[in-house]
This record gives sequence, structure tokens and C-alpha cells, in this order.
Amino acid sequence: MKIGQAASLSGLTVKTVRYYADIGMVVPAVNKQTGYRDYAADDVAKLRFIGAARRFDFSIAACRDLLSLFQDRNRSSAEVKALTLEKISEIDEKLQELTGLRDQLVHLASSCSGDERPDCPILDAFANPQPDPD
Amino acid sequence: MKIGQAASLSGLTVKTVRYYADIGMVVPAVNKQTGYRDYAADDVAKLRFIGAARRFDFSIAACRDLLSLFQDRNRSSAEVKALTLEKISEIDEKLQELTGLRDQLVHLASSCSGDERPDCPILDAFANPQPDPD
DNA sequence: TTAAACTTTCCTGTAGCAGGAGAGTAAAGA
DNA sequence: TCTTTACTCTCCTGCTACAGGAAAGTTTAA
Repeated sequence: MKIGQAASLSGLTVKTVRYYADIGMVVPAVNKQTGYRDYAADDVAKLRFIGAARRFDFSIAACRDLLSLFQDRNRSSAEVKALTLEKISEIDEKLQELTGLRDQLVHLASSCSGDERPDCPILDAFANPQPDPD
Repeated sequence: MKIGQAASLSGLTVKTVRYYADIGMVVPAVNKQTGYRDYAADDVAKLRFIGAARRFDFSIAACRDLLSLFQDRNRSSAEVKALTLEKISEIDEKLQELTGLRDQLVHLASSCSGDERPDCPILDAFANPQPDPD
């Protein structure tokens, strides 16, 4: 099938599918007469797989790893689980960071009257930044 | 003072400070003989301000807004508060998204034995992705 | 005087594509 | 059959917010 159909079946855009071909992640056959990419059902499965992994916030590099594990009939599930646990702890870090940020901003906002007067504790805080705890 | 000192006083890198000059955010005087950028104390204050706002995850564009509010003696604090509240709700969205992701990954990982057998519910889930709820 | 430390501009690379130009191909209707 | 519309191709640029490095000039300290 042509790229448009592969894209819609996999829930990706044509641009994205073409990009994955360019970087060698999902490389379809090529119709030698037209130069059109020719996607097999197998390729579409890979694209769907990658789309799902990307939605789980795995990077392209991680997707590549997962995909090769996915295609390796002899793989053990341990590696996949390890990658997943790693991803979870990455997300945990990001969550902590964002939560801290949110708390500080909420604190600043609540101490700001938000009226027409020019005083603003938020700007004051930015003008006299606390040194980083790290 | 020269860029190196301005950078260390503001807690930014020389590259970053130079970048802020290039995009017109903090433009220092220039020593016409040497071509060296010449930062005043005022410029350093702006750099520190921006550094703090960036640490609060404000984009460069938002920093520009905040900075102009900061420099505007007649500004009201209402605009700043509005920007901050907007940022908080952005963070809230991101937190929700990440939490959902985390939950799903934890669920997948817990259903995966993680041993040497090739079966892996994680890969299975990726191979048969659930349609997006959006 | 010389060497080390800074500074300058300019160019490239990052991640993961999106947007668009210009040209060729395919499918469907009149 | 002709034409129109819809795809597809490659190639180039742009996005965010800088980092890294080259080649050349400047300053400062030994």
C-alpha cells in the first residue's frame, strides 16, 4: 500500500511515516517504476507499535530498542521491563520537578494581590532569585 | 563588565548570555575598540531575572513579556498574576498527562514477569495499541 | 615576551517532526 | 481521451533554546 494508507492505518501523519523511513526505523519497499514507498502489513504493525510507544513518551532511540526487542523472537521480557521501569523513574523525576515548580508558583500567585497597583511579589521574587538548591 | 563576569554573576553560561543578546532580550553596550560586549549592573539584573523565570519554566517569549512588565514602572500586577496563573494551569495539564502515563506504564510493568521468557505484556500492549481517548 | 585566559563571529547539531515548493503519478469523472 | 483532483516524491527551511567548536583577535598575568 502507499504511504497515505499506511499513515492513516497507523494513526500517524504522512510526514512522520516518511521521517521514520528516512531515519531507517521503518523502511518500506520501493516501487521502482514510480519511486513510491510500498508499505506491507508488517510495516504498518511496526508503525502502530512505534506510535503507541511514542505516546508513552519513549524517545525515538528508545523506540528503536523496543522495536528490535519486539522483532527478536528470542528476546527475554526482562529487557523490556527494565526499559519500562527506567521510563517510569524518568517520569517520576519530571513529576517531582513540576510539582515543586507548581507549588512555588502557587505560593507566589497567592501572595500577589493582582490589582492595578504596580507592586508584584512575583516580579520581586524573579528580581531577587533564591540561589538554586542544587 | 565583560560577558564572562556577567554570566557568572547571573548564573548563566556565556553561550546563553550571548544568545539573549542576539535575540534582543538583553542587549549590552559594545566597546567600540574591542568589539567586546559591555554589561552594566542593570543588564545583569535582567539576566538574573530571566534566569529565575526560565527556571520556573517560562518560555523565552513569556520571559520577554515578564521582563517588559518588570521594566514598566506603570504596569499593574494583574498582568503578571494572569501570566503566572496561566503557567500554573499549563503545569497542571502536564502533570495530569504524565500521571496518566505513569499509571499505565506501572500497570504494564506489574503485569510483566520480567524473566527470561519471551512473552511480554508490555510489547503486546504496544503491538495492539488502544485507540486514543481524545 | 610569551603564554594562558577571554572574547568575537560564524557554522553546525540537537529532537522530532511540520510546512511548503516544484515536479511527477494515479485515479476518477466527463 | 482529456482533465481535474488527489497523491506522492525530494529537497529545503523552521521550530526551541541553546551547546560545541573553529579561527581569529584581545587582555591579563607571569
